[in-house]
Amino acid sequence: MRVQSSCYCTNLRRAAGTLTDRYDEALRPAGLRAAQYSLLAQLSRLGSANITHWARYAGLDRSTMVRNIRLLRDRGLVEPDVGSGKTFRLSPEGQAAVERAAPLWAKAQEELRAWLGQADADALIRISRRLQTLDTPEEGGGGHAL
Amino acid sequence: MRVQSSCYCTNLRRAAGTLTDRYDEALRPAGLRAAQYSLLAQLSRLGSANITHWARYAGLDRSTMVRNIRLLRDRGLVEPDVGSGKTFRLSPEGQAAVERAAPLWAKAQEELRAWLGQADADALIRISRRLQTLDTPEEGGGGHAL
DNA sequence: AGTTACACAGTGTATATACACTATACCACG
DNA sequence: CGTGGTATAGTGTATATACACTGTGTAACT
Repeated sequence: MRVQSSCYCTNLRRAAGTLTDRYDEALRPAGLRAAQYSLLAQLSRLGSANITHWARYAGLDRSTMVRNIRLLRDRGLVEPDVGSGKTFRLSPEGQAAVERAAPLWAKAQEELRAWLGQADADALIRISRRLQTLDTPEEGGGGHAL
Repeated sequence: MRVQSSCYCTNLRRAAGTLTDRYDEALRPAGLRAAQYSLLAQLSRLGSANITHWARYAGLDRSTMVRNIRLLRDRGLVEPDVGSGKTFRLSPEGQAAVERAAPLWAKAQEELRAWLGQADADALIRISRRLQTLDTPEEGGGGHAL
């Protein structure tokens, strides 16, 4: 029997793990994990980006992004831009994977919204976004954080 | 500039990462990460537990728990029970670490509650707990999940 | 030309996590 | 006694994440 923790951090970590598993499962037919789809969708929006910018965009450490990109490159989903060896874009395969995954993602989103209810779904987004500003006091968090 | 994702999963994952970093920092003087403190506090409540029960209690995969326990054992924070080689308990060092960490954790909790406000803090716990039931339809989630 | 500063890429090492699989051990039933 | 089933522990392999550090290249200033 799972314990009911009163810790904000533990509860959020567990919830994130559970939701990640759910999205991983939803995206499995497209051959992508939730984190990978998120990265590819970001690159699709960016068009092309170097590691530093992409990492900032994703809210990840640069070293994490280096390794994430390596996996995506090894699978042929992203490729270096021809002109600059330092920026990346979606490969045709990556583009195809994003297109396969997009409706699966949308379905997972809708099912989760239905399960949570609109109010909790909205609160989830709102509070998650607030929490993301905890470590970036300069952008939108109000400066002094705690 | 960090993008504003509309994905429930991505937002929750980022929020969990940010909050984990915050708690890791708060607990650093005690020499524990957030995940480790969570596990030790659980074991403290359980008194003694085998891997399977502890993993269920923590909402983690058993294999994850095997590796988490190895780290805690290597640091001398938990030890096998004398009678049964299969159950673990806090070592005196583990007990001391939990006692060092507890007030740091409480301070982080209070600071976060103050920063979020009581309403959002309550919503965070409530919604996180609901989400944790997504993958365990038999306990409290309502059976059919989505 | 030299050096200093900065931006960017990359590596070493560690933690945290899961799925698929293997190993062990005990127990019950024929 | 053997065999098969359940419970438990553990390993192999992979992903995702961060911090601390190293490498590289360019531009700017003296």
